[in-house]
Amino acid sequence: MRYSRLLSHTTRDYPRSVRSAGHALLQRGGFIRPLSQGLYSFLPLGLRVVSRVTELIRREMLALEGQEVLLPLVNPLELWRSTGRAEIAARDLVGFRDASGRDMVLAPTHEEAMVALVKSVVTSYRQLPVFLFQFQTKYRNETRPRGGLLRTREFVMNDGYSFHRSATDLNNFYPRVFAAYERIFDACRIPFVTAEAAVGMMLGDRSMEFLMPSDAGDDRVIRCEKCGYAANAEVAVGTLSRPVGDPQPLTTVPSHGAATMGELAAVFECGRDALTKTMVYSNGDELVLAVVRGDQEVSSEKLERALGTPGLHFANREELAFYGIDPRAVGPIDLPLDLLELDVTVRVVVDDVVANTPNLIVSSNESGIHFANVNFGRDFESDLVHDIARILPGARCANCASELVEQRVVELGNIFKLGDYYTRRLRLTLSDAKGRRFHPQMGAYGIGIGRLVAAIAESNHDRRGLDWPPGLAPYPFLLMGIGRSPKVAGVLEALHGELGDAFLYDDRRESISTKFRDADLMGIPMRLIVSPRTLEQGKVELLERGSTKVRPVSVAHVRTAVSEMTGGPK
RNA sequence: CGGGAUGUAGCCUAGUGGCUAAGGCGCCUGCUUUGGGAGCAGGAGAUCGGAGGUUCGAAUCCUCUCAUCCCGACCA
Repeated sequence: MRYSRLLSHTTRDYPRSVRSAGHALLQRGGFIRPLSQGLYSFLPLGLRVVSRVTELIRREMLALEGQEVLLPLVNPLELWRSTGRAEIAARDLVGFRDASGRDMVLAPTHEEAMVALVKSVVTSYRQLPVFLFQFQTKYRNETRPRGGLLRTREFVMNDGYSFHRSATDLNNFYPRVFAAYERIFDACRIPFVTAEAAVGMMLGDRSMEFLMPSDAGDDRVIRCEKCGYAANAEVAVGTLSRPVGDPQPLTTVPSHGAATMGELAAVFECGRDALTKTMVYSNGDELVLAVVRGDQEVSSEKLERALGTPGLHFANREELAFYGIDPRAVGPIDLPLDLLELDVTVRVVVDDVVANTPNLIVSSNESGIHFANVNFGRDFESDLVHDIARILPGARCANCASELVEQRVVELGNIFKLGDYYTRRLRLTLSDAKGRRFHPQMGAYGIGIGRLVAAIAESNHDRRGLDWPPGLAPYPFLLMGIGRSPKVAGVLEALHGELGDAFLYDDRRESISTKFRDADLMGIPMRLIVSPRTLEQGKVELLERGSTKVRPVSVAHVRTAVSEMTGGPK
């Protein structure tokens, strides 16, 4: 490829709006361009990297005996209704009405469509297990895309789905995907940790995440550096130190207009850990009052798991107004009668830290009045006591009591054991060897390709530019010449003609320095330099990125040298 | 969805009420030049995000609006 013909050009200045180094280099190097918020175009260089990453992943998927398929981006909304995810994933779903008046959605993920496919093809348990994968666009209605390719609205995902005769079979397959993912991220030279994950809208039983530590990330992981425990901050567990003491008599105290934890701590001259907060959640037909200690936050993930009701969200202003709840004055003691009379289920869930801490301060349901010396069991009760709070950084590991640390991370991949959630709801039913009907056990596995490219860039660059891991650079070689002698030009043209696609041929009349700089920026790992100086001895030079040591190679042997380094001409 | 910031040529920036909107990079033409972002000469490119207003006069002040980025909430 001639550089002069390549749709790309490098820029010296950083784009104004870009923060992270990897993103800036992808843009400066001519790999990607923004189209709109959360939407990026890949230029030829960027697409070549995407192709190489895709090929790397495809090899691993095929090694797991995966079969590649391609499902539609557009799904009937009805399909999503039948698994209950039309509501649960409502915020991610964008749709339209098609020409025949049916409601369609852009798929944010493909479990439903994949089960529908399998249902129409797999008719015997003897066809199981089956592992299908694709590289397909997802669209998620992200409220805040960020960090360039790190979090976009539209992105290509490598998503895999496996179907099994039994949970045992799924349990045997799952670690093999885990190992394949480890190999993929290792090949991308990305430092990563694995952690227990939140399931979010995926539902199902269990999942693991592959996470790259990075300040650019918008997930948080809690880790124990001693025993290796790691979990998404939404689901992490640990132990908090709690005050002890004998229960004191319940009293009411005026709060002088204070309502936030900070204001209350000031008024009552206490720490936030002596307070409680009550958060109101809703899923449309049920209200949940979640009570946690004042210095903690409710984990909606833990709350949903504890109650077994996915799709909970913070009650919004309209809902609060409808139920007559003042979010600045709400608590689990003596719920207002008119709330109890409404035709809605109200459940109170108390975090186990609150349940086991004596003499807390709790808001009443009346503005301006708080209760002091509140003790769970004596002064109020709840429908459920459970761990529903996000863990605090100072907490200790439940396994080894070491201090837990929190780290910002980028989620690169996620693997789920989905059980029969989808196969049951979509009625994928087979008969087993004994004639018993069963719903196959399902696993789902996903890697965001664009995000992976962003993560590679983030983890593999230096002062001068991108430094792609072996095999992932858009071109393995940059061919360049020094001077404009016809002899040099002749050799350049011959090499380019012969080894075409392995080379990006910098045919510009720029100074050699400029060509070096651009090669560094784009991250081309090897330069092949044709100069009058060495051409006299019938040689050209190989120069590795980041090195100053040139390696002379005779022109006749260039083809061999290139083949050695690329595993054959590409 | 809450909070903050920024919009001036393809990119980075200067200009904060007064002459024809300035510079660097990039781009085009010509000459020269090629071992880590060369030089000279010439040139093109901007309804100053948009609309409305204040003013003798607006890139600059006011109102509205659109867009992008950042923090948070939410979430793959």
